[in-house]
Amino acid sequence: MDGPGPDRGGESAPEGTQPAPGRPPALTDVARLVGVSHQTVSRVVNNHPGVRPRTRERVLAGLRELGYRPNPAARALATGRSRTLGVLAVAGTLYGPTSTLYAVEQAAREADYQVTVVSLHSLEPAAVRQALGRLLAGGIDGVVAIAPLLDATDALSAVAARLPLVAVEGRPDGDIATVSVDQAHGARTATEHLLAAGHPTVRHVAGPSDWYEGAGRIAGWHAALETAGAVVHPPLAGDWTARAGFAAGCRLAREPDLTAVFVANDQMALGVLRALREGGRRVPEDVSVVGFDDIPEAEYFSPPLTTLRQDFAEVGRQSLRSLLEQVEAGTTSRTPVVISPELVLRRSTAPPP
Amino acid sequence: MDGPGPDRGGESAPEGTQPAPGRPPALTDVARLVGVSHQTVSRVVNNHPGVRPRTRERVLAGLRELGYRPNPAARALATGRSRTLGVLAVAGTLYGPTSTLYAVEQAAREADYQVTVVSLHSLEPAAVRQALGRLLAGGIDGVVAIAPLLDATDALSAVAARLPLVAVEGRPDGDIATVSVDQAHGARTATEHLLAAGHPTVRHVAGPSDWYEGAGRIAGWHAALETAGAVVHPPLAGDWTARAGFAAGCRLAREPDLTAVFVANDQMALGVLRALREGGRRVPEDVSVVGFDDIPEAEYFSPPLTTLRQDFAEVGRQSLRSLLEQVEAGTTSRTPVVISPELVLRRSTAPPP
DNA sequence: AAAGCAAATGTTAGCGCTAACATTTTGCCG
DNA sequence: CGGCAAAATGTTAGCGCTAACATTTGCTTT
Repeated sequence: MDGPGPDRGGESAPEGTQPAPGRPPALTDVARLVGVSHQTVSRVVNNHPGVRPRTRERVLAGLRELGYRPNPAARALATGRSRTLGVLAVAGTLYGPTSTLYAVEQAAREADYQVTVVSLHSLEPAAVRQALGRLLAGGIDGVVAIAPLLDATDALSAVAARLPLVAVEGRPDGDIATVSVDQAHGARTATEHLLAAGHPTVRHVAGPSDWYEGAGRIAGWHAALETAGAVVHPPLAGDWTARAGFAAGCRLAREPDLTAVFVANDQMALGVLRALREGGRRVPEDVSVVGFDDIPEAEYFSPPLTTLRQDFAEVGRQSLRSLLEQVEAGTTSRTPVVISPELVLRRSTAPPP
Repeated sequence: MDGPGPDRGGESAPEGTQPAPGRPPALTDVARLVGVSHQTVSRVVNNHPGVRPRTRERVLAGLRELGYRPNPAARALATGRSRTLGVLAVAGTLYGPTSTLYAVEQAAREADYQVTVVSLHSLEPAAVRQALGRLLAGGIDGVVAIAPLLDATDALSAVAARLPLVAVEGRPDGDIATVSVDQAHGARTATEHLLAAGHPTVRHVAGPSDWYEGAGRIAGWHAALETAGAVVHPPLAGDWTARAGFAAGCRLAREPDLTAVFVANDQMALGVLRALREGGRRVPEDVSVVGFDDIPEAEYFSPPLTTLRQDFAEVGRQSLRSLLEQVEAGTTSRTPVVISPELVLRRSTAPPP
């Protein structure tokens, strides 16, 4: 037989225009119908110049009549480009990675690229490497890695050597292009906001320190305290979940001189809020709390949470811009893009009692 | 010139084994290196039988030496299959759709399929149609549509006529394969739980009624009340957001005889919780609240939320199973798969005061 | 009106792979 | 140890498309 695909209807027609074989129409089918060469049809489909308007019209009619759709595999094979980008995403319901994923997809769509997603259910280096391998095997033009792990950098560099790649929320130094939010700046803003309200010092419920965001927020918080000459208590380690926030909050609730907490993300802040309430500490009268992310629910916590908003849509857009620059121009401009978060004041912060 | 791709290094080598041309190795390169035909190499790569162990070994060595990776575009062109599935997903941070997306991706990965995502930022029928069009143009073997809109059914049917398709959370009747959670059953369970605790009736903060889930939860709640002969107040309309929940909660907080609320999802329940507290109603002492979804944060609401857990991982797995059945076997078993949610008891419900 | 030229269109080859069929080995039997 | 089937391998063609080059057409110029 001649290749695959649905069986074509009985090839009985004598010679002329076949009556629609049982497979999707190809360029040649349109060409035959219109009476031009398949190349001319290709030119029309791809908007190439040098087709007479009259011809173009006839071809367009044929295209429409047959319901022609270009075969992406054939295109990719002929051009060496698939117009498909890969996104490496951390699975789960963390606000940041999810929002970034959709933002990237939207930006890609606008640039007429498809997006194939590989999600990461574990952050083991081996799992990251395997996921990147899948991407590499996928016939992709470039990769957006939403890989907030600090030590994923090596694996990413290896991929970046073979393929355009942008790391979102990766360490901005190194030899790969990155787009990230200025975590330290945000954390400093949060801490300074609390110090300015009169709190003697600020405690920190941290994210995992092997995440770029976690480390950056710790650093910013620490720097702000140092600058102000405030006491630096060791941060409480968390893992971004409300559960961890609750656990940390329970410990904090036992400390009598506690007046202000900077929590590394909003989901943990929810847990902290409940722990403080159950520990008999009112927010914000007794203790002030600041989160990070501005998830849509933060405004409806009890009390509404003061937090730092990150513009993930912008992160997505910038990532794509940077990636397509590499894909299309071949340039390798690895200027790190940094986006600043914005403090959103709500009711969870007040001067100390 | 002969096609595209990165420029091959200077073609100066006399005749023998070329010194790695500047493009990724293809089957023929391995074949030449090993001294067999490209077809034999293909057989080894695809684990076809009928290759002598000795030959297979030599080919495998060549494959490894050259770092061969199959070209998916060429494969797709030759076989008519891309081993890529499309997922239509509602963008945003709703727990259900996001969890389902990742679950589908994981299941697809296990079946050795790639997943390309098209996200929906608007639920206008036109937007849905356009998104499906993109999918159709993407050279995909099948579609998982996480499209909870009731009136998307027509657009889906149109696609299903050309391509294997599974609708997740779509109306289980109709001519397309669906996988869904038994929303009405869950809602009935929630309502009955409250009635059994002694509440005379239960109010409902609903999701959008043009969503399958929204409608199903309204129906189940309604049925339970009718069965029990309880008063049926009109449901309060919401849009799944905490903001809408808060608004509804504010109205409910003004009703003196309110003792129990069934909220159509956890995020809205968060808003209801805050509204009730601000309205001076204690939960669960004065008013009981039940949510739906069991998002990871629900356990850390104040108070921890009684809710219905949906097994999205199972939904993802079943969707993929059903889809691959269509893709691979060609069967079109459109038996709707229904998964039951499970009541998770926490501290937001109690007998009426 | 013939020549010349640019614009429009056609022809050919090849992207890397798989399927089908053709050919060569092998092992094994009488 | 020739011969023969089965196993192993090779050859050919074609998937649908684009790029490069070849040819034709339509138009201007003198």
